[in-house]
Amino acid sequence: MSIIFSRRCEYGLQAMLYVATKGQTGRVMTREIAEALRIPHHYLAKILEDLSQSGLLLSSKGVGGGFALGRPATKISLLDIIEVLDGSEFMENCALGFPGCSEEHPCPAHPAWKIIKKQITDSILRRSIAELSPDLHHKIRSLRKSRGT
Amino acid sequence: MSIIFSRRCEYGLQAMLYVATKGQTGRVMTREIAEALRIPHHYLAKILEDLSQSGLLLSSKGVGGGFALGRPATKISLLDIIEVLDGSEFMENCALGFPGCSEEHPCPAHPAWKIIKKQITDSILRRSIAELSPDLHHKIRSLRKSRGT
DNA sequence: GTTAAATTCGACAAAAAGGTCTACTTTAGT
DNA sequence: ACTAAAGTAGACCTTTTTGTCGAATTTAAC
Repeated sequence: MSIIFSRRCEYGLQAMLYVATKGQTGRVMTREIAEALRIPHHYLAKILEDLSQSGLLLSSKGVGGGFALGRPATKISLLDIIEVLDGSEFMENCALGFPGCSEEHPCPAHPAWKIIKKQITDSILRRSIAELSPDLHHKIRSLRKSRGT
Repeated sequence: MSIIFSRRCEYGLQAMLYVATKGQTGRVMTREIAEALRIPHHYLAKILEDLSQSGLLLSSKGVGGGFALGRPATKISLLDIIEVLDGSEFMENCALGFPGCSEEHPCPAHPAWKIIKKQITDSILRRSIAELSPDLHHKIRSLRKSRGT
């Protein structure tokens, strides 16, 4: 099971970080991303399509085509990606799953969760892929070693 | 979609908090919990069964039966419940979904997520249902008002 | 001991999420 | 123009999760 984000969204975050490692204008093919990150190729293709439609990626078809960042990596936060793929659920949903959890009708965990949510946002989600992508290289190498090419 | 915990686990957490509002020895029927919390009756029954088998709840069949806490409410944390219903996934899984994320092969969000995870554990998950259940009354009332009985 | 009320148990159905496949379109290069 | 390589698009399949149903079992109370 995935925590916090859907698998789709996790794949999208990983892929965007991967594209960011290629610099501002570098084009990357779906196949390369899928192989490097061990994500099902065709499934990833759809996720990239959504990211492309939202403007976070630019796509080009045909020979030599692929995906590039839609704007500077410093201007793309994880939250931007999450909003495209998972909407606002992380921000809105109750940690304990109570329906209609809000300031007026809080669940027992509401005050604490509100603080945590802000901390997650500040310490992870608001960070840009420019800032985070350099740390991806280690991970990519370890994935490559873990099985086959 | 649910965040952090599976729906099953969310229902289990809610139900345990509800039982705790009845005091140490109070018996509660599945039906009552299901109606108060708007959880599908039969689905909840299975969750309670699992909690019962784990010892967090005591069950008694027949007329006047129902569920009661398996030990003092002060000795049951949310984490105890989560372990029964979701296992150790919250503690082990990577926030960005990278496989094999660890201290040796960290993902870009690993250090920050490690801190957050500790904060979530300390500020929410280690708290007992004794501590949290009093705040459930508001929520129960608001649920009752929101639709029908 | 019969009955009614409760949990237990297993099979099944429905919905959501994840993933695959194939054909289409666009495009660079020749 | 032709070809090969890329993304685009939609139908479809599989798995997991959630939810339903009904019968079996236990038990308190009369």
